[in-house]
Amino acid sequence: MLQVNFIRQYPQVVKERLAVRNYKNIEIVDQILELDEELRKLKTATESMQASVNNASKEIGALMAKGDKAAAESKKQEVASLKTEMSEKAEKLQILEAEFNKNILLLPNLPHTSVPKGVSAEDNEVVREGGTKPSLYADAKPHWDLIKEFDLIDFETGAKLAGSGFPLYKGKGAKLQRSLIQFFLDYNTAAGYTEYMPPLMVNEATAYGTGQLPDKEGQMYHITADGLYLIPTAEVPVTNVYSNEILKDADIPVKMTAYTPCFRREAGSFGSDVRGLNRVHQFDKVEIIQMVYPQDSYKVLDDMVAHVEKLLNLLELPYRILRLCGGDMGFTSALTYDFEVYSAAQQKWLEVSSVSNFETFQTNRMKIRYKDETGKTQLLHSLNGSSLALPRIVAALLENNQSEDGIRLPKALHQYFGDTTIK
RNA sequence: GGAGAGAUGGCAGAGCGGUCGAAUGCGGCGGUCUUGAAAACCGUUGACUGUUACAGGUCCGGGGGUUCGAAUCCCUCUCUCUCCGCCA
Repeated sequence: MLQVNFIRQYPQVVKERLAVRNYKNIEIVDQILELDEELRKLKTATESMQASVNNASKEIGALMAKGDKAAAESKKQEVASLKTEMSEKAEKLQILEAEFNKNILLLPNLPHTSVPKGVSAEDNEVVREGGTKPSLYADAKPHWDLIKEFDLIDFETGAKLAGSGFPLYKGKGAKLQRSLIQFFLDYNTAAGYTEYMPPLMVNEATAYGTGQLPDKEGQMYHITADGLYLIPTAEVPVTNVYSNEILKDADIPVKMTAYTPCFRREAGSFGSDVRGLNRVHQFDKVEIIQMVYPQDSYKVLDDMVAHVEKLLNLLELPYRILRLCGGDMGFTSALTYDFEVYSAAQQKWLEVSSVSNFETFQTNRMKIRYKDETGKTQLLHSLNGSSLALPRIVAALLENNQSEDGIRLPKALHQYFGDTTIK
């Protein structure tokens, strides 16, 4: 959520920055400002009336104590008439407030100045590429064929149990998942991230905190009987750990990591994009999250990008890093770098991580704060990234490393998997 | 699922209709003393909103009500704890 103060002070900047996102509903900024002004006027008026009521009540108390009943009664009359006047204003205030809140929740974050203007994934900037693309033999297989051949995942039975997009991992396929998760977590904790295992369902307030609501209502599984949502990413429960808190300097920066399954309804996808592991309803992901001082956040973003990049190097996968354009960026982000790995048989780039700085957009909703040198309360900046999402990593590992002897695994995984090759 | 108890400032814990943003203790911060530290003593220490500033307003789990006036009374929701049942 944007800070009202900022919108009030720099409405033009807000509009310009939103335009970078290709945001259509720019008029809403002016509506918000009008509402804000009206709201504040009304508030001042009701508050000064409340002040007189409070005063009168005190006087009544004093009069009663003195035993001057008549004077007390006439004061009461006075208060009563003030209160009827106030109740009208209070009602209007409530309506305006609801309207204001609804509107300000609809505004996405302002893109950082380095974000390229653009409307879709076509306009993203390639920052750099790394690793080496393998040269595969002519009849190299896509991962869905390899999965069958080595009996790693049973998609049909998964579909029988839950529906399409719910893979049933088995044998070495299941063990590979476990190996990757453990490798990622070990790598993250070695870099100073504290490991968490959060609830996989969250309530509405938590989903609002990180910005999944109201923006992505339809993309989460909703347990209506209990008012809970299945998490689409560990970001949701883990970032909310510190909601409504003022952190001490000693706790900053906060560095957290968590493995969780992630659940996404992903309505509306079709075709080869959803083949095999390319897009599923339930997948495994290890997330990293930081909460830092505002002045450090872009340096930390670079650190997190470097952290994920090194992980991809350890996995020996060819990758590229994109700076997302305004139109392709998530609702809550100010700057996002996407990581894609090259899956050689499909000859496709697959997104495996998204590392973002949210600045104060999330912390403003969650009220995650610290005290600056002058003792003033300020919002921290929050950041997160995947390190990493598993399915597409598995797809690329299988496709890129297929050979006559089986699937060769990168050295980093050998100790976790207990073997060098999937045979 | 059944029965009961409770939710107050960073923590512990008092207050049960006005003088309560809230006693007291611990913790934190500043100071005196000390070569330094500890102890002791003194002072200070919630958040949000808002004004040029001062004032003002809101907050004692959430929401609603009674009252001139609510942390205190009533209703409701949520959560926590204890006991019973069920259970990995």
